[in-house]
Amino acid sequence: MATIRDVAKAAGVSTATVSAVVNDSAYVSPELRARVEAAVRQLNYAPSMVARNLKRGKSQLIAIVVADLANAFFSRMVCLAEAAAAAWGYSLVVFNSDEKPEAEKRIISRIRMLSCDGIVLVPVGETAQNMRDDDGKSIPTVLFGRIVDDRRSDTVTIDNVSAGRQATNYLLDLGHRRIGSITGPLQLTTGRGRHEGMMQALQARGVTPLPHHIRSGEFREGTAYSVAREILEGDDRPSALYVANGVMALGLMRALSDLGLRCPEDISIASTDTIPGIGGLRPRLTRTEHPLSDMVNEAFRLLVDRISNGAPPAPRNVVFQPALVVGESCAPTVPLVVENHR
Amino acid sequence: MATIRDVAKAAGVSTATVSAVVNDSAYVSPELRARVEAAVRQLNYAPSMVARNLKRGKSQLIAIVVADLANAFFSRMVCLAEAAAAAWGYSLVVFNSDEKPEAEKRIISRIRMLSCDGIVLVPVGETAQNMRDDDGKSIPTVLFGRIVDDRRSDTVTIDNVSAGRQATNYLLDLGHRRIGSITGPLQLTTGRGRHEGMMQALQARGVTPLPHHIRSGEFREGTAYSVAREILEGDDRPSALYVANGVMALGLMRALSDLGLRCPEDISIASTDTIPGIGGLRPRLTRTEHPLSDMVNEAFRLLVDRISNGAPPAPRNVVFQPALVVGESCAPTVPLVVENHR
DNA sequence: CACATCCAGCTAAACGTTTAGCTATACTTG
DNA sequence: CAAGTATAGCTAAACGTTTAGCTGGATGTG
Repeated sequence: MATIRDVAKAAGVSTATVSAVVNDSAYVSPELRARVEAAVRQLNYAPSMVARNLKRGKSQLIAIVVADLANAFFSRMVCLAEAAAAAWGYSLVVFNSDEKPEAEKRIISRIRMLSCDGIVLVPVGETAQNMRDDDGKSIPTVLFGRIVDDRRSDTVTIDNVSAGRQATNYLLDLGHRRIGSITGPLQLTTGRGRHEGMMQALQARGVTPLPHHIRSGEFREGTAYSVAREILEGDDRPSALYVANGVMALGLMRALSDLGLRCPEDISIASTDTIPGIGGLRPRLTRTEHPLSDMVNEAFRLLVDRISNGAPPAPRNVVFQPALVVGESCAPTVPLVVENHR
Repeated sequence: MATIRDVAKAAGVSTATVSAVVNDSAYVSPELRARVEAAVRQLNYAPSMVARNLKRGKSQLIAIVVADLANAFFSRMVCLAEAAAAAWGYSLVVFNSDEKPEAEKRIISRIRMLSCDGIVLVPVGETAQNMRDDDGKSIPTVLFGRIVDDRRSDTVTIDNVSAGRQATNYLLDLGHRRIGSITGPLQLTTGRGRHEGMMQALQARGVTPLPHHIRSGEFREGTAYSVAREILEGDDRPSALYVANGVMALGLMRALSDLGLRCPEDISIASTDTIPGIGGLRPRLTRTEHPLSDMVNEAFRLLVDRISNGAPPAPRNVVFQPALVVGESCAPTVPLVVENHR
């Protein structure tokens, strides 16, 4: 591939003149400019971003590290992130830590070597402090969806407590009192927050859940499937379940299907998030949803601001509110009626 | 961030000695090696892949360009690609051409500037020839899923004709004779191949489809929704539909739902591919499926071979066979019986 | 005409790494 | 002891771009 020296030679000018024309960064006379442009076309020249990066210290790369790329939530996040990165003039390098803190460490190290300009990170576990350079200057970073003990990066999250509370309140409003839960991992702020929201809603109505109706596990379809079978195959099945994410909801659905249980006839289901695009399939999940598009766009706005202007005086923590979307996966309970003997 | 010069100065050696230790590329005495390693740890040194790339001409980046990242098929492909890239020691840069040839051109140009080592490309339209450098040497590339008139790159595809034929034969075997289709874009080898397979299956049984039962459109949920309503709201509705991809199947399902039609009671549906993970939702689609994991791994095997060893004597074209997966979205027709008047 | 001012275009260093080729020292051999 | 051989470690150029600072020529002024 042609370099700037080849173009300079072909046009009979210096490399500085070619750079000035290609980048439009200094006055170049019309005659010289025309010669340079002709040479650029003739040689099909494109500047090397590698060399440019070495000189300028800007890679035009943003890294995104998601927790589980097989999870449709995160793949939709990547889709939105690609569009946002492109809109800001960046390319997106995608990493999947697969919920493993050790993998996250290796990925962060790789990102430093790649000299990415910024990172959007879904933190795994509690360890996101290895991004600091030796001189204390870290790669501009925005944490997404989950919060860890890192007081330097901006964060974009959802009010997980509200997400859990709204979904649970919906079930309570329908008359459910024996409500179980598949909580997601409680060491994550997302899992913990949604669980806390559910517990707050129950306590506010004076409802005490049965401990064996509440199970936790990773945000994975297979995990939810197993855990759901344990809950559902018990002697006293709950009348409703709150599920902490969309992929777990699918696992729960598969368990219902395999056990011959109908939703919502035999059990009501509410979740936080669902899988996009499956509105035509039955049953449509009742759920609290992330405004994911707004969240991703905000994350990129904060990140690009950090890349351009450096760290703000104090880290920013933007919290979005979930929205309840009513589908058809919940039915009212028929309350037990104690007959009056006359 | 510390550079190799900082480490050299701290260790009291040359940069060549530091490079030899870090890369383990030449003998260094134990005493010097220990000093270098101590300095590396003390300064938290990580080599710059930008500078390394400029010198060596290897970026350790592979670009993947998908046609529609919002399509779950392509997002699953990206997920598998990230794992394959990581396994081969590469990072993955993700681009979405969104079915737009002009966007594809810009992306390819960007990939050249980034000096990615290789590309996995889902070509859009018929234009994938702008990857050649001026000296005729192109970035190692594997085309995925679709074939364009590019006789230089390897390709990994599915037998689309077989995919269409198998799904249609399944419907014919159930007694369906009024079979419609939502074909996908016919200028793509994928859309065209699946349509041809369907037509072959019908012709082999002496069945002539009604032209207004066959509609084409982009591989998008919204497109399929609109087109499906046109077919289904007509006076003589088909008894079955073959849909050319999983996302269109979801659009069709949504149209059925909105029109109050039950599947398979009112109409049977077969598709090529579905959305992963939704097996618990009703109805489970009967479909011909891509062995996507095998395909992605093969694509990366071919690409890494090209990166390492240069172009093979002749481009390779690996064709995978689809598999029919029977769900519950198809029912037998009750054949019309002409009563004998005695 | 001599001197001052302006500026288009050029030269060459730098970004951080790798590595070809050099050199001083150690060791071997006759 | 002199000559030959081996090699650890070093020097410095190169990868492709950007840009600070220089310079020769054009223009203006007294």
